[in-house]
Amino acid sequence: MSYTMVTDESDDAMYSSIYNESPSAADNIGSGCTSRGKGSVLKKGPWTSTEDGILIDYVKRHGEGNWNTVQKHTSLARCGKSCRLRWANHLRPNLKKGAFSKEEEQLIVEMHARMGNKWAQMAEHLPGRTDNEIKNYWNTRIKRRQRAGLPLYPPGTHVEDLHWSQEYHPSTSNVTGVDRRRHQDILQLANSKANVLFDDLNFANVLFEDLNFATSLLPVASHISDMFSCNMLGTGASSSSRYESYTPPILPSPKQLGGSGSLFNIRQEFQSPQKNPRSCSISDHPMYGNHHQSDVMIQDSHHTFTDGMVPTSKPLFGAVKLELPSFQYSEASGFDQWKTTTPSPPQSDLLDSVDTYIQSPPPLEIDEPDCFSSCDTGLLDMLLHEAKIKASAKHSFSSTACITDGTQDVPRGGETHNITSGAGGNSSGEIKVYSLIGCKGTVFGVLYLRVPL
DNA sequence: AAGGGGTGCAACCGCTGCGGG
DNA sequence: TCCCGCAGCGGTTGCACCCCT
Repeated sequence: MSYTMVTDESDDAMYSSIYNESPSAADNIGSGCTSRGKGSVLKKGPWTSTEDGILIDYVKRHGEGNWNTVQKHTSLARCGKSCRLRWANHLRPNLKKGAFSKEEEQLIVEMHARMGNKWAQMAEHLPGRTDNEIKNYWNTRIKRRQRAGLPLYPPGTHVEDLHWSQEYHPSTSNVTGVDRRRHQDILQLANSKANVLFDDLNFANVLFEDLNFATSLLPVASHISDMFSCNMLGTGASSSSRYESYTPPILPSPKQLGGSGSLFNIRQEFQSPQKNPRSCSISDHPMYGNHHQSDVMIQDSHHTFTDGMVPTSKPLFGAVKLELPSFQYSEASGFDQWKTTTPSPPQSDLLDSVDTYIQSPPPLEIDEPDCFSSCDTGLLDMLLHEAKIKASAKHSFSSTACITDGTQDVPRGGETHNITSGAGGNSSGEIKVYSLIGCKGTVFGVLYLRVPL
């Protein structure tokens, strides 16, 4: 579907009328464009062809840049921001319009697997395309694939390194630039740890050792927890807008996993109709199991949830909006390097492989209205589910599952406790306790991992 | 045929980084 | 060093059009 938002010439009169007389015109002043040129209010909304012509003429005479002077030198009642956006997205020459080609789509998928939401950087690699276009395309893709219960990345997507974005995007609140830089440093540190982490097939043990490490470096731990709770098996979304927020999958590369393992294979297994994904445990999976038959317990801080969609409790470490981790090169140069060193996908066509992969069974019905929404179809859900089942059966902390109302004073932050199982009396072990921190940096549970002695 | 929800594009908003004064 | 303005970026929203019931 393609249509233009440019109104015809007759609209100009209408708009000028509106903006000069309508009481609601004042509401149309963007807070992001607060300046008022020539004593008139700045216009918002769709551009008219007349305005386009004025802007094009201005750029021809003055060149790009100095967008805030446009309204001074022309009759255009638009703020500089709006002018820049209009020019960059619609008016500048050599813009490619129309649907993305298959090659472009493939490139976007692969770039996103490595860059994350770096739309501007992606646009540099797609001549004629704008960051806005790419962003819209990706959001649409996310929505479509989440609806279909598909992984965001096809199996052939190159995921060669466990990089996630160095960019640490704080929320709009109280994280300073200094904090951000520190978080980036921490991220890099944790990143290196994570690489080590996945090199070891003693997955659970190493994972949680590193989680322990990372927890001490909060909020980095939230990245790792997110990675574990949201990404491993699901699309990892928390909805804050019309589109589900996207969480790039974090997994060791096939190479790091020692072969053919991939996110998608794992996901497929867990979603096989023969096995309820919500009732399997880590140890059920050949990759995660066998090495350590660790029981998992979840302490569910249910008070941190409201309607089951998004944890809304007060974030533990300040209002920190976490950049979603991804297998990303942190810099464009990294992508360049990847692009030059990475062979073409071996499969016939990456996008074809996407389609052929669209065979996952439909999402199972979830009969647990509490705690988690269906959008958080990650491992954490499974763990919680399992823990609840066990908890209802044993009602004891000494059992392998423990659910509380979250008001207890529970250990967190990777503390280790030696606990002897009391129920059966046959399974003593070391209990490792980890905070589970959600996509928004909210602590929503405590995970207990019993490592047999 | 109608209308309500879904979809996709365009534009806005808020924030950050950077450079100049 | 601090402040301010500008450019740019990514997230979010508005809205016209599409499609299904």
